[in-house]
Amino acid sequence: MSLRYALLALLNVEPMTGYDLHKVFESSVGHVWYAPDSQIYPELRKMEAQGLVRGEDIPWGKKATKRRYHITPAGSGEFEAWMNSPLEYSRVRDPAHLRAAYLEYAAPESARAQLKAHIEHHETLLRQWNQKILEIDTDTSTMLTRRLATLPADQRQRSRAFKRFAYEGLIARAEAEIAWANSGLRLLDDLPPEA
Amino acid sequence: MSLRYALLALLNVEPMTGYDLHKVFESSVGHVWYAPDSQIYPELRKMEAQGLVRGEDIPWGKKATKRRYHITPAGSGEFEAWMNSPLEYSRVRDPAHLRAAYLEYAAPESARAQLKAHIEHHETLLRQWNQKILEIDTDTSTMLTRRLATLPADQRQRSRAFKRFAYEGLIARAEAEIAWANSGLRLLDDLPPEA
DNA sequence: CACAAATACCTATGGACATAGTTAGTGGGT
DNA sequence: ACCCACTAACTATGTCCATAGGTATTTGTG
Repeated sequence: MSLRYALLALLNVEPMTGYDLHKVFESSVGHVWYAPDSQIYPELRKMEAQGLVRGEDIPWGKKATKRRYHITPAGSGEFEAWMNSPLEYSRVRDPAHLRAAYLEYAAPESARAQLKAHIEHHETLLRQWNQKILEIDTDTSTMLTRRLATLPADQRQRSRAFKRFAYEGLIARAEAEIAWANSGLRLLDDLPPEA
Repeated sequence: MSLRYALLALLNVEPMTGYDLHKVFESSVGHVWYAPDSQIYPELRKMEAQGLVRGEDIPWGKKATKRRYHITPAGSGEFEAWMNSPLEYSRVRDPAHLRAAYLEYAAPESARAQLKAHIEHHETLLRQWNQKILEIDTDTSTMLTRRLATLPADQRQRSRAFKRFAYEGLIARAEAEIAWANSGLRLLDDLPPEA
């Protein structure tokens, strides 16, 4: 259900085509919410049918057109309503911790490799997110810069602070995952070898 | 895809009916992987068709029977193969951090309420998980006790250590979430009020 | 000008999951 | 004798999402 709101959040900044949105999903928003284009295009049409966005065909080259969507007042309303509604927490479904609980069934070298992969995975995320924080601080993030341009000066700090806040949370989580996996590696070292 | 392996992990300990499994999912495994019974029953039949488990009808009362599934060698093999295969990481999809990134659109009191709800949610989880750790340490977890009974003494420590490890990871994560939400509350306090 | 890469959009299939039911027998209490 | 909670199992619908394609146009590069 969040895809719709992620799209509305982006269209709040400026009108975009499905293709534009899909690209943004691969870079900025994609860090909190991924969506493939095969999901974006139909969702946009559904949202248009419900009056949350309106699309217009704009010329592209000589023969072609592309469809650019902009948010409607109903769409803004829907988005703000969602932003002010309590978050629904879905039940835990966590492959990594499921596996950890049964790590005794894995060969020790395999367990070690998996924990190392866990660390590497989260270190990659960490690098991406730290990069994002840097972009926020130095004003080199395209989407955020555009967003800030639409705001009065006194609200820019606010906007920037929340973006930073979101990424800081992701970073803290990734660091916790890395620390946990490291403690797992230590556990493997300390555990007596299997009989 | 993990549902299948969670089921195999449980059936590795002892044969169970779909109903039993669904109950376990609501207590112990449910903390890492939730599944409704409407998903469990069909999955068991699919697994039986593929030879991973075998079900037998056992009498229950006078007229009724129930179907108890036990794991087959093929099932054990499948489970171990999965345990030794690298974990697949799915792309981030995180409603809480998506919302945090756009918290400027929420009314300040609403934002505050949401952060408090975030803290409460994770504190509830934290309590459950700490309880689980206690059960592991004091041998009062039914599933684990049964599991340990099937193992030679020298492997019990190992089994127990990994269970603990899994829950410690969940706890660390929940604590990180709480710390993050608290920093968000502080941010709201420090931010100048909206114009 | 040819050609590759990028832009733009679309479809189809299948799995996973949420949600909301239904049916029926069992076992214990009153 | 009756009620009710529990046990046991199943079904049906719909959404979300992954995966893997497809088509056509445009734009930049050599």
